[in-house]
Amino acid sequence: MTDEKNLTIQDIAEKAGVSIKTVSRVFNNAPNVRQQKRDLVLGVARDLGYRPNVSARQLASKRSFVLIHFYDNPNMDYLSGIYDGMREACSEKGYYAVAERLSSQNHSYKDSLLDYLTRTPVDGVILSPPISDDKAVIREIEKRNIPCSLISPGIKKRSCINVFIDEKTAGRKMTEFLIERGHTKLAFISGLDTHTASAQREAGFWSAIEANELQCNDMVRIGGDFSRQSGFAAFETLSKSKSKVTGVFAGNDEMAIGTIIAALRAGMKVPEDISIVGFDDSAFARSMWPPITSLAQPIEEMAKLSTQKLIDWIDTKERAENHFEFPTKIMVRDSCP
Amino acid sequence: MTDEKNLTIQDIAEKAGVSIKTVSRVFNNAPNVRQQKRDLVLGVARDLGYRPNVSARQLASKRSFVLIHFYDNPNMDYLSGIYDGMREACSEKGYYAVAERLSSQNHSYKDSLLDYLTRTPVDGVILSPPISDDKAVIREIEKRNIPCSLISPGIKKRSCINVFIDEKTAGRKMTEFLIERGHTKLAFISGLDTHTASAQREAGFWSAIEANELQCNDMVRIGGDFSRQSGFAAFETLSKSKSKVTGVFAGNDEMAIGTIIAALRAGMKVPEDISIVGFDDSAFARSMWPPITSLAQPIEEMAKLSTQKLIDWIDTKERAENHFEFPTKIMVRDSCP
DNA sequence: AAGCTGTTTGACAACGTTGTCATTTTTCGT
DNA sequence: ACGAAAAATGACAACGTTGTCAAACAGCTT
Repeated sequence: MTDEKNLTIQDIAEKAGVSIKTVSRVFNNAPNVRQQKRDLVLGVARDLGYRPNVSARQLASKRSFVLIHFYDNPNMDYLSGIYDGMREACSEKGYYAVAERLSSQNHSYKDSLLDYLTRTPVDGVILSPPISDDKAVIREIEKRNIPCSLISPGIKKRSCINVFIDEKTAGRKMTEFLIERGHTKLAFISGLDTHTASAQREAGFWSAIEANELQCNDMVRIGGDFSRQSGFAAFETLSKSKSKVTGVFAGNDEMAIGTIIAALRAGMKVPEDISIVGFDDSAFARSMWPPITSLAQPIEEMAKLSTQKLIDWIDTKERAENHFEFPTKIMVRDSCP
Repeated sequence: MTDEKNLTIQDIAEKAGVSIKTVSRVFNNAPNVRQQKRDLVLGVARDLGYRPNVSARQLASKRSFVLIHFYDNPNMDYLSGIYDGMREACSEKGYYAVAERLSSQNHSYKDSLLDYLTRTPVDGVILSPPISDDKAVIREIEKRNIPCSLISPGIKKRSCINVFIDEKTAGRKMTEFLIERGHTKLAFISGLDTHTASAQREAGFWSAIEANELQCNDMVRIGGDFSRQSGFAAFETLSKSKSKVTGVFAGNDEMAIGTIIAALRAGMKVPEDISIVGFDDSAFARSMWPPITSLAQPIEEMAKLSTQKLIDWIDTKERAENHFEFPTKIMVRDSCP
């Protein structure tokens, strides 16, 4: 609306009849300002459409107002979900969201992270898997006293903010979804054993089997590694086994895709002959043919809350609650309708 | 290596025995500094590991050092290619790369762009398709005197930097690739007619047919709209036609994917019974089964050059050469090996 | 009412750079 | 070799905030 030339604190101070320092205090939520003045200043600022000058703030306060998300995950869908959530939270509070890729392929990636931190002033860090599991990295960040948020960490850290889903419950929910649809002979394709979340999903699988009093002997457990290839291989294993599996729970979408392709090549119809569900709700899964029923986590909201809590921590210099669990949702599609 | 506490221009100036203003000039590539002093200052700065303070620069110069990429393209692959190229060029010159999505669905997206530009100081703008074709948007950016780079614009603008590939030559190259592999009865699946690039690709197709003295009557031209569905439909049309097409050139990867799925469902083998090539080299195409032969453009390099030229323009305040054409490459995969 | 708190407020100097403009040095034409 | 013009350099004041610290004020207790 009213976008005049650039206003300064000075302008607000004059109009409100207070000192510039008081205005500054109001905008920083600093203590020791009478509520009455606070409201007055806020009112004037709103009327005039004042926006603080970030560079000046940075220069004077030696804060950067930059939060950085370190990732090493080729899944663009997941990343952009995180970025969007981060950005939303940041723009509310006048912070900047930056994303930086660290390739864990590169064995010195820890060094490049530390390099980055010393080179560029950063007020807070967000880590996503698999980096959120790297203790050495987390320790270095702690050492520098930089507030840190972990997204879906394998092990929750007291010293960080943790946002996550309950992987075991999610695995169980997915399994029960298959059972409800009449499948009694199931297969579980696991991910890498080193991946905590995968093990938890599997635990959920078995707990559903037990709770529904199905025969463990009717189940097939196939070891995969999250790759499409391993989903492919899993189907081979499956077709050689004597047990007549009708429902497959793949530990992630890539393996589900591999399994479906293998099934189609073998002349089977999905879902008529065999139903397959995945995990992650990836873009590939959505546009696969047939589209894959998959488990979705509210990654954008998770990133947003994680960022908000991180900013609170930075601004107030104290961390309150730091464990936040989010609900999951099954996206029902044609691969298991 | 030597990461002492934060250095200032002052430190460099003292060590080099010059005034701070001279150091400032060196770092801004300003004229009127003797080469000898320039080298001296640069040397000292390198030895000490000096890095200019961005906030102070912004505050004093009233520049933001921010370049913004406005996009509206759901193709994450393409976007991250642009972002990576942009970032590389930016970090070399101390600029910041920001990406902002404008949904052209939203009919007031032009307003939100302008809102953004007035709200946030921006030194330069990069537009990618389809926004790089929006004349009204470009005009508004010009009006504000903000330097602007267009990636693959339908029509090159004198007032902007343009980076692009030769769509017609690319279309021709792809067609000749099919012809070289012995296909004489071809189909071309076009994109939307409103999309300039698509028409150019088709022109390339026909020019290859002509140059190789093939019968136009043996060719099938099917109208598509870039969607997977329309690739699907294209195959239906194809199987009804009497002409025995063995090579299909889809105007983009999505339509190629649709065509392949339809062919597989009809019991045909790809590439044995029918060969299919796409355009874009998307991640989907790469991981389709079979992987799709597709035309790749060096999008990362294009974005990088586009950004470098934009920065030159901003820094020197004059735009030199402004048309940059890039070569393309056929990524040969199983759908037409 | 004076004295003692603790809270609220403001004056003024940072913060690290660039813009302006005056001054010094170099270059060039004669 | 001289002056005039051009090029190179530097002193100092911005830029819009926040940090520091001292002053003013309010709420107590005596």
